[in-house]
Amino acid sequence: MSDDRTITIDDVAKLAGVSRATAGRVVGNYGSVSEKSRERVWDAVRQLDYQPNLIARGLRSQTTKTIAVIVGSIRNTYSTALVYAVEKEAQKKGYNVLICTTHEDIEKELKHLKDLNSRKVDGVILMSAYRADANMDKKYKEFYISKLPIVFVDRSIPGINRDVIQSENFDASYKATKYLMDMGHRKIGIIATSNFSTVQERIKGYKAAFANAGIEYDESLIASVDELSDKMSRKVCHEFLEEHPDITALYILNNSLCSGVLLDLKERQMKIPQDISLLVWDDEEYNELLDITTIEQPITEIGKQATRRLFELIGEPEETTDFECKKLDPELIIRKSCTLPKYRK
Amino acid sequence: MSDDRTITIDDVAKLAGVSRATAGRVVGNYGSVSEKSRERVWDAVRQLDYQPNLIARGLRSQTTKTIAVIVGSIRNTYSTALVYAVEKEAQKKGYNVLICTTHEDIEKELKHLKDLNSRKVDGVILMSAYRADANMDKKYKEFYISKLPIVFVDRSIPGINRDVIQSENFDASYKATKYLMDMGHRKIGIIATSNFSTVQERIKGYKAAFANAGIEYDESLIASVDELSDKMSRKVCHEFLEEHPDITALYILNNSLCSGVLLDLKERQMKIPQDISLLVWDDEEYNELLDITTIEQPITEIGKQATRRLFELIGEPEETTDFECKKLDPELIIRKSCTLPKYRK
DNA sequence: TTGAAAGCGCTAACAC
DNA sequence: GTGTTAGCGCTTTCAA
Repeated sequence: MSDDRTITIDDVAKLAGVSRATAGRVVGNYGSVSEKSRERVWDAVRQLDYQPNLIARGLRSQTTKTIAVIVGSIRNTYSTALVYAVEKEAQKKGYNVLICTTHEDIEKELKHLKDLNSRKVDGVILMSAYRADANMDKKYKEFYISKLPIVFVDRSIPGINRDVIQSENFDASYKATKYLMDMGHRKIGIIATSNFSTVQERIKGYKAAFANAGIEYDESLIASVDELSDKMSRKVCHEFLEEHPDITALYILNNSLCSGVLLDLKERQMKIPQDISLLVWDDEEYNELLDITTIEQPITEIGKQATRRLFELIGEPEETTDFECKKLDPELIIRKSCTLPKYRK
Repeated sequence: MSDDRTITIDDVAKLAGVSRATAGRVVGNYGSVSEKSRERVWDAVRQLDYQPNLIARGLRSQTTKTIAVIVGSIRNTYSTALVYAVEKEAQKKGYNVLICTTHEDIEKELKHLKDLNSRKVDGVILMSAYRADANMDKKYKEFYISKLPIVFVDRSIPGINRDVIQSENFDASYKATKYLMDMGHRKIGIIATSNFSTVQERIKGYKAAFANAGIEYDESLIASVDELSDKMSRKVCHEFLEEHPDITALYILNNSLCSGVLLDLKERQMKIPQDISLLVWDDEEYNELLDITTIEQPITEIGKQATRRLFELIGEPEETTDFECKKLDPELIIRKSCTLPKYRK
């Protein structure tokens, strides 16, 4: 149509016969303008099909109306449910959401954090890739406590005093283990992921259940899968069961390990629950179909509360000294994958 | 530490004892500077922990080193695999990826496109929510052919002459249908999603297979699920099978419909493939476990090629008049969910 | 309620 | 190789 130059607020102002400032006030919806000016400006906007340049606005106003959510992977129903909840909540406030993935690599996480800071996002929801056994570089640590508002979700970092919203992992794990023990299971094999804070808490709950029942547990009954792929979890499961054929129940600490485990069980022609009981963290679309007993985390609620908290932080000009650590209760959904151990029957 | 003011390139320049321009050249890695200056600037950067302001850089350079990928949902293995492939490719070029979801709502798609334009992303990978039966507002249409580089993926919009990378849906659907027909199936029920271009092509392939065999097909054997949820696909499947108890094979055009269908089949205690055959588009983690025969699309390759093409478009200053429409071949993965129809045995 | 002017932090153009 | 200057498009004083 007209010429190719990008249309700016000045063009709008000129056409509307007002100053740039007034046009800006109308489009940006701030300050006060007369009804008449407002109309004329909107008319001009429509006529020119003016699109405000958010980059320029961001530079000037020092706020981008964007938050970020950092998760390990986008190919995981749990993370994905979190992202979904965050987006939903953010949309209500008119914020955009930037999704970042770490592939559970803490270096990538820090890179993202740095980049997001440079991009001037207003805040971050962080499901950290930090592992309990990692040594946290001092410089990194400083980063987590910078001025950028952050709400931790699911996983926390010891020594970093910032808001955390997560599941009550210890209790839920205690109850789940007790549920299996009450059925008579003693050889309960754990298949875990890397050493995230959540995993630690769940293992503590497991151990506490044993301790409380006055039964010794076998430290070798804990297997770890470092790479979250079907192939890897299948392999780990395979070796684990080879080494410990006396295991009567499998307690899987992460849904993304489940299909690999099931594939190995299928190969061995082991039936669930006749040959082995199965209990899994996080509900999956297929868990209902396969009748798998599950610990379901309130991830939608976690995402919602985390986002709300983040907006509180963004709202406050000064950094607040006090922080919350909220724990929400998961729910044990009993289906049909757990029964008495074989030898008991 | 020092005072709270944000650190800019001017601070770095001052500390390094060079001009702002030189400092900028070092940090932004452009132009030429002496080794000596370079060192001094980097020293200053480290000392001050300077983080460049990407907003300012974007405003000035008119490029954000960011592309966006728009998909229907983030809770779908197919979309998610696409996003993954795009991210991987973008990372190589040092680009960031903004993930946007439309929930298959064309209005949301346009809103995103507008916003991304305002945000000055450098380009967009678009899995459009456009449905064949929608009437495309002229103004919308103009948007798709704007200056913003876009590469369509998976789904195309008729009349929009831009690059498209997608599966060869017609052929693959033809082959899959023929595979079932060769087994003796005549009552093949389709469970489809909304009327996306891909769905249309797949149905055409299905019809062609019938036509080619000189067999009439029954138009009522096509069911549509408008809302992609387990609950909904389960319900549609239920009513569909009630109405057509003579169906011997189910041909599901989208993986996210599958678990709902399986749930209904389970409720009816119908065994696969003894009671009914099943063939599904898109591979899922659980398809291998459940031995479901699948049409696997080369989504990773699609994402890769689309991203590369997008970078080509971004590279070229003028809008190219010619566009590509590339079609990649899906693969039929034969497992055990299809067999002879019951009456044949 | 409005307009003029300043300036957010950076890079590009141009001179030296 | 380096510095000076202008200005990306907007919002925000400040004064009228």
